[in-house]
Amino acid sequence: MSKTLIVIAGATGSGKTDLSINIALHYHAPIISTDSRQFYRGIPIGTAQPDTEQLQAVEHHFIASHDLTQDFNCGAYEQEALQRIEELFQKHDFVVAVGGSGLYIKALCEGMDDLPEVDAALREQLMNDMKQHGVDAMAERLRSLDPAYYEVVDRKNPARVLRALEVCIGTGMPYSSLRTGEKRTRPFNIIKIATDMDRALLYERIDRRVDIMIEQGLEQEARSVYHLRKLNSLQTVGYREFFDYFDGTISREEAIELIKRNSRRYAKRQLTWFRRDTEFEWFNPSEKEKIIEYIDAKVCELK
RNA sequence: GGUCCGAUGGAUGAGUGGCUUAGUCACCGGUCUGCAAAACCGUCUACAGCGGUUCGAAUCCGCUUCGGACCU
Repeated sequence: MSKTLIVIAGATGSGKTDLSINIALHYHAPIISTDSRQFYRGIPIGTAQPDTEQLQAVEHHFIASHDLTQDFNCGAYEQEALQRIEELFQKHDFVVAVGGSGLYIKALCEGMDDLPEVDAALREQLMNDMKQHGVDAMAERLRSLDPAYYEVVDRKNPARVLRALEVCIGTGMPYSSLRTGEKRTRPFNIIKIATDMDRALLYERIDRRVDIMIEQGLEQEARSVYHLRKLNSLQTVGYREFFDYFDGTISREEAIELIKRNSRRYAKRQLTWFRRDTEFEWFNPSEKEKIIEYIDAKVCELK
């Protein structure tokens, strides 16, 4: 029998976790997280990691598996996750992948181009340059190194310009010449499910969930990692806002309001991302039976 | 009953006759191959209502409605 990866995506707070447990139990599948924050240790509340009961109900992978100080990215994730999935498929016919990080899901399902690691010092240097000279100047620099990419990049976006520059300089080749954008084929079938619900309801759920996180002790959790605030892993909704509060920049109430707002914004961006991927089939998270029917039908079709 | 002040887009808030889509925030839409819960982009043309003045009014005048303050 062929192996199947059931991908469950959706906006934050849209019911992915509960659904994934149900689906995993139904298919006797382990779960692998595709969430770019849940695999860090020490921040279970703010990242809404599955709770103890859920973790006991189903075998989970990539939950609290990495240290906050670890430099992790979608490329490394692709390698590690792929390997783990292969191992899991030796004992299981199904694996459920849940999470809301679009790029990580893409990396897992379609793969990333093989680009060499960029020297950390170079990256830092470029970031300093960016700070000093601004995006426009850096974009100009990119124009001379990779005119083709210059034409298509979002030149206002420091992150994009920087990445292209670091690859150009790091490899001595134009970034665009190294990007193939090829979709890898995986040795297993992939079925993509996305959860959605009425927008107003989703926002209500998000707001409520933030309140619950506060009750569970998000503030204390944020306090415990405050000294690590510069880490990329903590450039995360729920922590940055509290860090600002600890700094005295904003009030506690403001911090909480901002966490809600930023979570809503994040949810919207996630929806935008998943909408673009037409392989997703959308469901209300409560439609468990319908989802299983869909998966079963899809499995037959793919066999 | 009288006097005065105010009424601008979802919120806030400029703008006192003739390119102001002011700005900000929210909402909404979007971008996306290595920091992605990140980073970035776009849209949202309103001036309480009616009438008048004027070549032209959010901006001036009158009335109406609503809100606030004060007076008797």
